[in-house]
Amino acid sequence: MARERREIKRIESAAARQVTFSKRRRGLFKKAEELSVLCDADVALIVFSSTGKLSQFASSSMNEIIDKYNTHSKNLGKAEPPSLDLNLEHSKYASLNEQLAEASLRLRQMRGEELEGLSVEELQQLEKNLEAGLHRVLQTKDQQFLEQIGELQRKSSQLAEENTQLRNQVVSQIPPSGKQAVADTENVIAEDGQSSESVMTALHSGSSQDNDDGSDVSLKLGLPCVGWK
Amino acid sequence: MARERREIKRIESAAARQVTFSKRRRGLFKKAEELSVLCDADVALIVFSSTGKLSQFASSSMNEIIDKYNTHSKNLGKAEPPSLDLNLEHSKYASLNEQLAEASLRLRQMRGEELEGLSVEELQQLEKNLEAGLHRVLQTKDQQFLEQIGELQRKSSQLAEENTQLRNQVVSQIPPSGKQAVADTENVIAEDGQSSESVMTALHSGSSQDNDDGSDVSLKLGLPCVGWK
DNA sequence: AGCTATTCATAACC
DNA sequence: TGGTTATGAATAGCT
Repeated sequence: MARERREIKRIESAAARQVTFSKRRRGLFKKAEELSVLCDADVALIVFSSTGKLSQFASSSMNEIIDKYNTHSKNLGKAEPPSLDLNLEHSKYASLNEQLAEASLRLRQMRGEELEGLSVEELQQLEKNLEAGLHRVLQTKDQQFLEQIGELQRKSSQLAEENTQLRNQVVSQIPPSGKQAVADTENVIAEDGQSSESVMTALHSGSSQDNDDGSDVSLKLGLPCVGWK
Repeated sequence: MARERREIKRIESAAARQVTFSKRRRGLFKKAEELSVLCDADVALIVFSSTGKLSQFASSSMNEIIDKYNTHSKNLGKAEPPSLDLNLEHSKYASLNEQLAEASLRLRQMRGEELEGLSVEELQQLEKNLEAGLHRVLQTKDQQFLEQIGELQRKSSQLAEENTQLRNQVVSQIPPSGKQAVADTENVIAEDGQSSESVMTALHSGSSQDNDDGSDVSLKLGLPCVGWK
């Protein structure tokens, strides 16, 4: 809403996140109060920052509103002070169970199970969701591959340069004299081969984002680098 | 914030108050969600309209946030009866909450969200699951279409037979005499066309009980076909 | 409910 | 954290 539109997605920079949090929190609380005043509504707003700090607003009493919320959302029947807590607990439990059952069912349906009761429209919606999810997953995977390739290329260039320097060093230290020189050259070549392998090793364990269980992937990616030197 | 500034004071007109409530409530909830997403904050918003209707938003679980709020409040000095219960509850329902959070995460990930922390292997597994799920969904959808087609064919045959009988009946009742016969034939053809439409109606409602009304319903049946990618 | 003219909130910058 | 400004959003008053 300012110089440039900002995508609604977690702000990675902690500093920027903190600044935005302060500003937007103020705006949010202002809006909450305005709504309560203008429309005579009962509003409760609880905010925990990412660092765990609490801010709150309540048009009346926070506890009162929370009680009212509990009563509304859980108890459509009786509200007895003595058994209220029990009812609430039971209802909470039931609600959680319901939510869990719902989530599980949706998960199973996304895995293609329990589709019997679904209409064609619901199946089409499911299909759409699956395609969208698959698309995003593929994009993310591709991105990770590209990152790994980039990392590999950096390492490779670095080692190639290092290798050139080593080669020059070796050549300059040994006076060129017949068979001796030939042997040295072979030796250099052997070192070169080892360096190529260390490229793969460095890629594998090097990046902080690399997981150890990605070994086979790194190996797959590493294969082309044999031909890169 | 529009045509003219509005003083922040209770709106007297009930109608205007209701309209403003709807609009501003939507805005407030949007802002609340944006804050929670952008700044990784835990936000709970409870709104009771002046007519007592409840609306709520919680970035995670409302109960969880209220529990957290109660804990914070208690630490600031207040001693509340519910807090003990809530603590007990928390330990009681921790497992359920965890399962729900896990299921929700997996659902979001299947929808292609929150993929940041996943390894390439996990992404590949997700991809595999999505493809398998999509495959089963498509199979189920196809099966339903085939069933509908089968149903349609049965109805069609039945009506064709019925039509033949009617045609024979008409021909036998009217003595074959020049122009009269021609008119009768046209009449029979018209009836045939109507029967075809009722076939589609029966298909759409899916049941074995076919109603003769619903000529417009048979039009609707055609629409989904447009969207059948 | 949908449409502007306005005011408001705020992202980027200091 | 607080202030400034250009700009995107929210929304008040109508229809």
